[in-house]
Amino acid sequence: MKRISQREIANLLGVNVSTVSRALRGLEGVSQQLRQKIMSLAKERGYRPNPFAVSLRYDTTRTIGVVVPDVSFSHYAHIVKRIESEARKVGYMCIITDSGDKCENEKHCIDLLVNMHVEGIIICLAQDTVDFQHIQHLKKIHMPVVLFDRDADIDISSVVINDADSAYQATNYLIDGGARRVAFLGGPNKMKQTSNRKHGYLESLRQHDYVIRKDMVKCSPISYESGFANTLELLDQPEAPDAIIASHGLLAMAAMKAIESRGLRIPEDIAIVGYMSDWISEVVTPRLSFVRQNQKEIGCKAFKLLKDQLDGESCINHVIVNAFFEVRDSTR
Amino acid sequence: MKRISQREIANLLGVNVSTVSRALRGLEGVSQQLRQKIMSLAKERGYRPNPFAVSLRYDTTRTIGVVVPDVSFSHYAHIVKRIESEARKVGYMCIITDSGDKCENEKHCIDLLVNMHVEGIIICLAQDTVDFQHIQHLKKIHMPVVLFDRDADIDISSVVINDADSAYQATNYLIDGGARRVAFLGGPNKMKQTSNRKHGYLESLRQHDYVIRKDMVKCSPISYESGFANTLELLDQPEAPDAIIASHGLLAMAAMKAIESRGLRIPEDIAIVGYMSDWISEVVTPRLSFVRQNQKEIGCKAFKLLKDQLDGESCINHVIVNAFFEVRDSTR
DNA sequence: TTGAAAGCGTTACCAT
DNA sequence: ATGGTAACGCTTTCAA
Repeated sequence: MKRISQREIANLLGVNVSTVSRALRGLEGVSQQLRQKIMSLAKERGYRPNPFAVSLRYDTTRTIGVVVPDVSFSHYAHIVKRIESEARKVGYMCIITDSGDKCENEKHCIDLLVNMHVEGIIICLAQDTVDFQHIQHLKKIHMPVVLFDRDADIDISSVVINDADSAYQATNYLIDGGARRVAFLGGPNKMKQTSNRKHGYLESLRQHDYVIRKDMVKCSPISYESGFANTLELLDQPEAPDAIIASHGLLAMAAMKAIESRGLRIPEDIAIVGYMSDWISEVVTPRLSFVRQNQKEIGCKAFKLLKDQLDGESCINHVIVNAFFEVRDSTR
Repeated sequence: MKRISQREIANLLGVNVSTVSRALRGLEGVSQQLRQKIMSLAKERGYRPNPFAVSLRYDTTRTIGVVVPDVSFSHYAHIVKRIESEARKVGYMCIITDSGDKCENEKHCIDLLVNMHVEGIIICLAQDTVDFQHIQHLKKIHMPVVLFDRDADIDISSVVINDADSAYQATNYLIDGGARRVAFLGGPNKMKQTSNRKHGYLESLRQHDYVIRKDMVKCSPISYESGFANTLELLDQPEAPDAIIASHGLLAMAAMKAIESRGLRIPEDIAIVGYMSDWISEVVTPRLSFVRQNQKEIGCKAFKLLKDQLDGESCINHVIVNAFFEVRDSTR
């Protein structure tokens, strides 16, 4: 009851494999009678083409790879899910890998994928990826690549949100709501995503003639712990902020918990805005005012850009998916 | 600058492929000199064995498949992440597929994986999977299979938590805390997971000599909407429950929101316990008393059971991972 | 309409 | 120590 091959079918029927091959794929040049016999035997024995033989023959695997910092993080999980479903629609399989948000690991993941002969790779860079040689190497070997969520100043197609603008909107809202001291919680300074969001924040401060205070900006590697510690530092200084904008979901959650731990109320004592998945924003209390990112669209677009490259288009595309600031209960 | 094969190396060096093959794998029978030359050329040109050729040769793919109801659901995302990392440790790749919690789709996913010649499959059944022919077919073709989270009464290795017992513990706690009418929110009755958890719940009621009321038990397909609607029904009846046990994360969230929408307080007016990921339990307000499931252990064990089968062990194993009820702020 | 053979990249076996 | 060759499953080209 094991898998049957074309050769076996051919032998069983006393014909040649090439005839079987043609029949199975519905090509011309097989008599109706023979075709019937072949098809029914194939069906009966559950024939499936061996994808490895096919891959070997065509040097095409119909497989793409995805690298994310953390598959279990809601934001990425949703994007990955969409990439997978888009890919499947057009017959591509996905290999999902998790870099643990470490550049070192990211390199391994990419290596693995290249080894597997994936036809293209979609990547969200690790937060400590500051050198892009491994990415550019992919270009050298003509591997189609798309970056998403976190990109870099290199010549590679990418899908990101309007980082600066969304932070600008959020900060405007906080200031217009009466905030006097708005703090910014971000990832590593070298991360383009962080610096873009920070620029939006600073731009808003400038336009409102606010003094820009260094002690209101805390950027460090993204983790719950760092977010918590940084928020406490903010809260414990003489002139504490009355609003915080957290540029990552983990940081937003950590900030809320830190605020709670100091016995402060949101939004009465301090307002907060996060870049957060809508699902979580809704379930926390108070519901978090947040920058809504359309993960489905991000995933969709990322795959589309990759597909374009798979189909032979060679131009670099940078897609901006618009994210909008949405007001909930954590701001006034 | 494209990939180089053994044959090309052989030609470049004027030797035979079989020699190259031996050298590359560190086998005997190649002179030091030649080996050096081969190795350095291979390194220089970035030689990688073609996994498809290898698979074809050995009929072994070093790949396993995973089927989950929803990869973007935190609980599954964490389990999948662990399965993937365990698999990678021993050189296996993972193909993750998403059934959308639909049996129909689950069949497609399995089909796809079989097609890909994965060496084994780890599955969390869809909630509407009541017929297990497609699973048993896998057994027939000698495909190693492990079920997790939701299993079935079929002869297949599985990893689940102590469903009945954990529900029993949770219900006990609610009753001991003074609850008079404890309601149960579950998935489809035909789902073994639901019926097991319900049994634990009923057992506790019985032991406390509580009347078992049918209007306190709402079982229907799992979704946020159904959970919300069912909770409202519970709340709106003359004798509303003063405690709810929700046997799925989605149902727990929906119940909290429904309770909030009726202006009731948790836990003062009504207590609630959920089967929930610890991360979410902590961020909601009030923090949710929940049954803590060790996703890492579930993922680990699931892969281990599969690995045993891959390594030729043929016995069926049913592993129970202990989950414990933990008290937070949603119960008194 | 059907068959034969080469080739994809690798490995195993046998011959030199 | 090295070479030659068949085989894995499939497709393609050419010949019958």
